[in-house]
Amino acid sequence: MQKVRTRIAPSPTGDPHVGTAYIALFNRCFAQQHGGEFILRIEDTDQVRSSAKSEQDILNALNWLGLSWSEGPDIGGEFAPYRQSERSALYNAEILKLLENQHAFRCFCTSERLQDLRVKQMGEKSTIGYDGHCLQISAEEVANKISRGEEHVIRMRIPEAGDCVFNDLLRGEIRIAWQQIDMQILIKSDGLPTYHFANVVDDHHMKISHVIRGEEWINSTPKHLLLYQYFGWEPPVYCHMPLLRNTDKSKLSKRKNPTSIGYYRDMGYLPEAVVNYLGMMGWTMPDGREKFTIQEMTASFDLSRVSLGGPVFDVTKLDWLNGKYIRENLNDEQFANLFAEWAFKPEKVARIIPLLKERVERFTDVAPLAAFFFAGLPEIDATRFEHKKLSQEDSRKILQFILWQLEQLRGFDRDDIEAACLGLAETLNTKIRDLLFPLFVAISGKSTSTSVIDSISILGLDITRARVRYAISVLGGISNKEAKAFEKEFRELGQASDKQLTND
RNA sequence: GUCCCCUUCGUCUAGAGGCCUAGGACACCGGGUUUUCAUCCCGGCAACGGGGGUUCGAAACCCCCAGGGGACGCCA
Repeated sequence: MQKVRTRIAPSPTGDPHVGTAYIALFNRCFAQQHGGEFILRIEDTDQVRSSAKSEQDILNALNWLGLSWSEGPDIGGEFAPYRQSERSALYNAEILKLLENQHAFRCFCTSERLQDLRVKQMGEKSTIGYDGHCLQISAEEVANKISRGEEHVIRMRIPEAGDCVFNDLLRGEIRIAWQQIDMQILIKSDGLPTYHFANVVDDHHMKISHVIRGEEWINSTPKHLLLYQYFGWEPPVYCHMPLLRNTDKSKLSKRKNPTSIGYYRDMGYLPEAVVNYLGMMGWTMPDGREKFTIQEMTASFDLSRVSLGGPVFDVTKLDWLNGKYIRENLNDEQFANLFAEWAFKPEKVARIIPLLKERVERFTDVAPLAAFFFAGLPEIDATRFEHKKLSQEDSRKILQFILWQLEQLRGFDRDDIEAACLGLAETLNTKIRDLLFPLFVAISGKSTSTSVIDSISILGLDITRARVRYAISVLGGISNKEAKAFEKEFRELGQASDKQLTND
């Protein structure tokens, strides 16, 4: 039998997501249980959104959780490079085969035309997808357009009739009509491959035997399978895991839950507990044990024990588990070491000291003043936000606007944050002093504290987001109606483009 | 709108036709231990979405419905 090889293929376009860790965990357990390999590949074909920092954060986060891999961009391996941006030559060579066989074609349609088409199809009741417009263009015409340097993409052809039937390891037979499948773009006009193309090409060349991924990919599996068929390659076994959910059952999102692995690290969870908790999402040990290590999970792993209902990521149970780990797994010395390592990172302390020094008269003043740097959520209620000029709604709005503003920052230095706050104060025509007041309370729990801008920079976005959101909820929360109004206003202030706010 | 996936306590889940009066865990409530609190221990509350089949027997198998979720990007 073919050697088992699985992979996690994150896209470095944001914070390291617990969903990534979740899928990585199952891939790793499955591979190791079969004596195979678990590898990491970076899917950075989105030139605009990918960043080196995000890639590094993701690697750090997975390593922190102990989800190590045996091949990857950081350690190399037989099938290097493991970063898609470095594999263009391969994609270029492979797409040529498809073009030659007429399995793919060049498309010169403008995004405006495609947008109109989509709107029209929405209006009718038909399936949304490309209408095959450029399929009509003759070979000479295509050659002409190319010689003229016209911008274009490459799409794959899709059978006009019939069904794609495939087997999912957990769900059994899945049948999707080809008419439902769009003529997927394989190569973008910037010459880089889309996910669908790069993913299939790499999985084949990296000899991936089992693709264990989120349920969100079920509908695009036919495209992937068709590519394997076009190339004459043997496809992998597919297995679609349930999606982690918010409390309201929607797909786990940053808006409704802390999704960044960094958040859990900064909040003082133990990596073993977080991984254990993820292992309990949709899976159970055969003997029903709830506390188990990743090694124990691997040893008893059985993919068929995955249950398919989307598990709600409920921090309450994680809290209980983490407490159990702290009590049962750490002796006093280990606790002391881990705590010190977590709390007193030299670079963090070095930044906090100057802020404290100018405000204390005795060392006994330090702890009360600095406590919020080491705490989770502050103990606050609505009365804490009472202000002569700001109503509760004003405060909610300011906090939400600041949060949106912070989430768009590329850097997180005090100057970046200060600029963002000053800019917002100006566009809102509010004094910076008033604007910052609710932020002081949200972050430090008090209206007087060390510089809130420096503090935010030190605490980081994950913790800041959690506290600002908590403050908003303490202030009564934002209703759907209010949220819409806020978004509209924020956009009109020219603070965000259309997509930025809704993106996760 | 079109298609796909899913459905057991509030939450994570056990359950592979009789062991199910549906089990465990978190949360919650009550009690005990503890100088308080927490921990720890004991107890309690609480679920098979609905309707049809199949079967001697259905939480489990089939069908329909409903509900939830996902996908429909030159994002992944």
